[in-house]
Order: sequence, then structure tokens, then C-alpha cells
Amino acid sequence: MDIDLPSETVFHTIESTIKAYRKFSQKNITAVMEDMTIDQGMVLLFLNKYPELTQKEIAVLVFRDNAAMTRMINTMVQKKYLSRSMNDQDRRRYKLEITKKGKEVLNLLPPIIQNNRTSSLAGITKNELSQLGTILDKIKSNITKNQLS
Amino acid sequence: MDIDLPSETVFHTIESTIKAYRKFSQKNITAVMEDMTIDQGMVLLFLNKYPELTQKEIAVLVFRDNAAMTRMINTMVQKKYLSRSMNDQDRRRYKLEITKKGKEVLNLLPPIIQNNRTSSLAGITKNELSQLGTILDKIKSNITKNQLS
DNA sequence: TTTATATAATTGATATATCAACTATTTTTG
DNA sequence: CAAAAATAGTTGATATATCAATTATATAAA
Repeated sequence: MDIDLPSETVFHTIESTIKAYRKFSQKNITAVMEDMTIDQGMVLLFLNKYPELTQKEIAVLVFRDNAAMTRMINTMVQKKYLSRSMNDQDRRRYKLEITKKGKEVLNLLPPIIQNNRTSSLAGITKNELSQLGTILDKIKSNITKNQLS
Repeated sequence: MDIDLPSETVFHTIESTIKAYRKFSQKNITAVMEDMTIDQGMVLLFLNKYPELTQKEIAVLVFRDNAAMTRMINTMVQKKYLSRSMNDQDRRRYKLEITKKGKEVLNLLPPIIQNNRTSSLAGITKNELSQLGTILDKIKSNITKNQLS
């Protein structure tokens, strides 16, 4: 059976776009914050907005599983961006708190992230952006439907 | 500075789409080929079509760097999907050959991959597909332009 | 034709991804 | 309530990602 090479499919384009964005974004972050990764930065942004998030909930937001999250947060605690303490309401969970060092990151990061986004989307109309979202959502929903069967 | 949470951006949608596709695709591949990964499968597809590819060229096609490629091919050689031998024309390169076991994969995989693609893209028009490609290419070219400066 | 530069691949260090098995707690339910 | 099920998180095993430094070979330039 003959099929298109992966490099000729839209999935390849999707993947190369997000990888390019991640690399670009990481480069700009590294320039001002030596040991900060995109994903660690996202964790800080989410926790800043919703301080009650559990590791599991954060994992969903950044597309990782529990195990990956445990290790990522270990690293962030070790690097002093976060502190972990007991949650007395539910002792299966942790309370995650952003440290002073973490808060400094939250001052530096947003302008850079904003710039990453706007420069990547330069010249793309609101309409195109919404089409993009709509089509991708269709693909995702096709996949979700198929996952169940 | 207040910015949108990552989960509210189109980059999040792009990432979640490709991750969902990868997971879906991997599940279907695993069902017929226990220890075959998507990326290893892609390497086989590319090598099958272009037997002269170097590790470096394959790396570009599957969005990895040389180091990752070296290790991935080590694994594939160890699992007997590929064999590595000297290239006498240029002794910096290897000649990569698909083994019998690798060729069996090449019989099993294409129908599954084809099905992954078509079921993920069900209901999406040719026009939408080309819009998707166009918009993503715009984003990529914005990023490439910025990378240079 | 030597020296410099470029290229292909490897290795070490560190971070991460994924699955499955596991612990420690709730929460549900019979 | 006690047993069963669900939930949050951890750990081990294995694969992978990335950067920087290194080796070996090939090509270009002085």
C-alpha cells in the first residue's frame, strides 16, 4: 500500500509549526531567564491565576501526565520557583506556592510571551485565526470520537 | 502585565491537536505492532522511499536533532528494524538498511496510518485543509523571519 | 598541498514522556 | 460502618530531547 509520506501531510505542518513556535519562544525566554523553560513558565502562569490547582490539573493544562508533572514540579521546587506543602483539607494533594524567585519570573515573562505570540501571528486576520481554531477543533473532535470506539 | 493564559491561545489548540493525533495514532500502531513507535515508523517510511538518506536528513524530516537521531537509530538497530553499515563513498555517513523485520512493519503500517489520517480529517473539506496549511505556513514564516534578527 | 572550514555522527549531562505498578488517602456503596 | 472503588501523587523502566563538546572525515581556500 502506498501512502503519502508523513512530510506531505497536514499533520507534519501542524507539528513543524508548533515546534518552531516552541523553539522560538524558548530562545526568547532563555535570553532573559537562564534556566527557565517554556513549560515551567506556563506552570507559573497557571498557578498564579489559579493558586488552588493540583498537580493533576496542571498536568492537563500543559498536556502532560501525572508522572511527568511530579518530576517537573520536583525540578521547580529544587530550583526554588515553587514550594510544596501539605494540603490539610485533602492529604492526597499538595499545596503549591510560588516563591519570591517564582514571582520575579512572573514579572519578566509575560511581556516576552506576549511578544512571542504577537510576532508569530503578525499579518494573520481575526478571521483566519478563528478558522484555524475551528478546523483544529474539528480534527480533535474526530479523534476523540474515534478514541471511544 | 496581564496576558492570556496559554490555554486560551491558538498555540494551545495547535499543540493539543497534534498531541491528540499522536496519541491516537500510537494507540492504533501499538495494537498491531507491540514495540513500534510512530517516529520509528516514520523513519522506516522515509528510508523506504529514499534509501540514501543520512541520519541527519532523516532528523530534519522527523523534527529531531542529530543527537536524538543517533539514539533513535541505535534503538532501531538494536530492535532489528535497521542495520547500519559503512558508506564507502563518504565515511562520515552510514548506510542504513531496512531489515526483513523492518520490511514486515512496512507492510503492516501503511493501512493503519492511512486510516489514522482519514478518520482524523473526516468531514474537513479540501478547502479547509488548504486554509489550514496556508495559515500555519504564515505562522511558521513569521517565526523564521524573527529568528534571523 | 597544507591549513582552515564544513559536515556527519557520537557522547555526556540534564530534563522530559510514557506506561504500569504502587502508596496513601478519600469517597462511595452495599 | 466496612469493603470496594476512586483519586492524587510517586517511582521504576525505557525512550526521547536538547545543548555543548568531541571525533572523524571531507571539502574549500590560501
